[in-house]
Amino acid sequence: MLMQNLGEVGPNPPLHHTYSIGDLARELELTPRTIRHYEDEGLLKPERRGQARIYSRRDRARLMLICRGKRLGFTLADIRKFLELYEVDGNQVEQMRYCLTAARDRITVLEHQRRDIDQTLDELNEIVASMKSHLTDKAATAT
Amino acid sequence: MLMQNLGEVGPNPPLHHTYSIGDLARELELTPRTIRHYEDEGLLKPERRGQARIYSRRDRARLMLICRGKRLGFTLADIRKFLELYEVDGNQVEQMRYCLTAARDRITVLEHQRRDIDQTLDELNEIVASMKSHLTDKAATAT
DNA sequence: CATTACGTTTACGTAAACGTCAGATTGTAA
DNA sequence: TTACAATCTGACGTTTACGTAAACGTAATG
Repeated sequence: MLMQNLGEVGPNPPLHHTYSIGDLARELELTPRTIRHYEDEGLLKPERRGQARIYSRRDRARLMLICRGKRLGFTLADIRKFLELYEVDGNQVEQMRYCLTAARDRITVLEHQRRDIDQTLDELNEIVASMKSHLTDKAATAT
Repeated sequence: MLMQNLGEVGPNPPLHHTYSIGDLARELELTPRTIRHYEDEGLLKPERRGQARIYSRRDRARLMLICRGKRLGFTLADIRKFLELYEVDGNQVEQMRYCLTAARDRITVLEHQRRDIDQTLDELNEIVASMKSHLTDKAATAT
């Protein structure tokens, strides 16, 4: 329910579309080993046909969330707790209170990261501007 | 020159203020071991009085940049290259061109991170809102 | 002068996140 | 039916970023 907006948006979302581990590896630029590792760590539980893993679109959405978490520098343990926030299905109130706290904690961290990024971007842009002017100076002089 | 705004801003900036490794560890919530490790990796080169490390305000500013890089999920190797961007002193044009490219690459990464964060924040805030309403429902019913 | 607090080097340990094999299996295409 | 590509399960290796312990130096203090 909370995941409804994480699937594909394009036309004709095939109702029972599934993915092999190689499909997802190619699409998300991971190795199959990496995806299996995430499963070892409890971040994914795809179905099986025999031994082979069959990933649903929901699994794929989870995997995309995992990638985002990684890009933001979180550990797999962080991301696992994080993913639980997206799994509030038929939960008890107590667990929801916990999730609420966890979500707010994470928001705090992310907002800090955002400030860090903004500050860094400002500084880098200053450096780039200063370097560009230096370079055009040199070019003008050299010509 | 480019670092001019990274020092302290308060009144009376003591002209030759220095810090011990313990000072910086306390202030930045690192362990001395960690700071020595950054030196091993070539991120810091403090002066010595005998064997003891003496950190200048410039060193402290670098260390704060290192911490920010870590919060943003970069590796120490990344951060080392990154720090070189702040060291454009009497550089050759060729090296500046390289720095320019590096800075732009980093800006791209950071802007991606920013989008990731914004998206995640939106989703988390939705979850929090949804949980809050659920909880107040329950509370109203329970009372 | 012995203690206490801080600093040093050297070196091995460790947790996280995979990489990289080997060897077996399974599904599909010729 | 054979062959090949993709998958599987261990299991050990590797890198990063420190932790931790040993053994020692230095400086202030009661």
